[in-house]
Amino acid sequence: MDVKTLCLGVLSRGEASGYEIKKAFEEGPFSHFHQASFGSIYPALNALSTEGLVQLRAQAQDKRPDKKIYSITAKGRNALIAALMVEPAPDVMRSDFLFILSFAQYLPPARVDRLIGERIAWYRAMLARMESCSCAERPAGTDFVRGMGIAVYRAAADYLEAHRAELVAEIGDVPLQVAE
Amino acid sequence: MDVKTLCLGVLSRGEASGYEIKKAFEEGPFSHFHQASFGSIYPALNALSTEGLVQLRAQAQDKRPDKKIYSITAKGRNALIAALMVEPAPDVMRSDFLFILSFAQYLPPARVDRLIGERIAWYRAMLARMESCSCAERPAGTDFVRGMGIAVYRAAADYLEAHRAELVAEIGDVPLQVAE
DNA sequence: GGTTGCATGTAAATGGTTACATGATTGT
DNA sequence: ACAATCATGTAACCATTTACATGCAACC
Repeated sequence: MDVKTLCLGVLSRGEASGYEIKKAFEEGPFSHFHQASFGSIYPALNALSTEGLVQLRAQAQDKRPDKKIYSITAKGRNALIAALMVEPAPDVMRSDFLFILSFAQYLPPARVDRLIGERIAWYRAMLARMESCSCAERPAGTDFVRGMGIAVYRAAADYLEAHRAELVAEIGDVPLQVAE
Repeated sequence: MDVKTLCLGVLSRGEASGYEIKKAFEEGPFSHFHQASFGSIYPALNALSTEGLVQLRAQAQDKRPDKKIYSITAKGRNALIAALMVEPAPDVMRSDFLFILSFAQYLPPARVDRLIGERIAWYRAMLARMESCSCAERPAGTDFVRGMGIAVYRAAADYLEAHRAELVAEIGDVPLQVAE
């Protein structure tokens, strides 16, 4: 699933600029399972425009570059649906946090405790944001995916809270720590 | 966290060949949060060897390439701990599955139902594997991370099971489906 | 006075995957 | 007979990130 398809997905919900698409991946409903940077979004939008999958309308602005507002075309909608019909590639998860914790025995207990604490705070903040946004007009799929994100993040945060002290105590028993 | 560090992590648990390291990322205790291919592992092991972070011992084999068994050195252990002390990069999650489901409204209900069903089966299979492997001699960190994986996968599978029918019914009501 | 937000875009560097090359053995 | 497992390695290819370039406005 390349950035072009991701952009089409965002635009299928309404017109947007490149900048706004970036935000959809940072804070929006896609943020917890896909991401894209400016360096990939802008070229993707150009390509989509060339292929006729999106239309663009420039909006003049004071003392700023023109805002380029993109909207999906009928051809673009077909391309999106075609991409959605392809078998999804396996999910990819990359977590340095979990890798580091796998070796908690070699680390100062204070560091392990801090890392877990920060992660709990992060999950709780995400949960608050995801739960608050309760706009009525959400399509079934979006709602389903949001619910899944909430369920998973809650499970993660709860687990960390429930087992944090236990882990820190266990490695606290072991000598030979590196100073932090 | 580059492949070199990942290899050091695996080797800190005991000597292994490149082939065995690959398996650790496919089926082992790291499989749910990191992955690496041969094309990155073999060059990484060569580099680690050059830097003196691992040692290698060739084991002759009948009618097969020599098995190169790598083991971590004292210098390698220090390098691993140093890498573990660096602030972890943010977790990355990439899920075409969730992206596709976000647009369930545009898809045939049969496809949505099948995708969810397959995913549930996958989670349940992973859970069975992770729960069965109850070797006693596991360091605290490994156990903690394994427990977290189980908690999260279980939450995901449970959520999918609980909301599958609801989603399929909701999009089933809507007309204008593409034939599968 | 420094950071953040708005707004677009390019180029180099990165780091990795995919595919290829080789080949015996074991299981279906 | 065919696929999978074991076993190592290289090179081309790829997509994306990072850093840079530009610049004003608002906030702290």
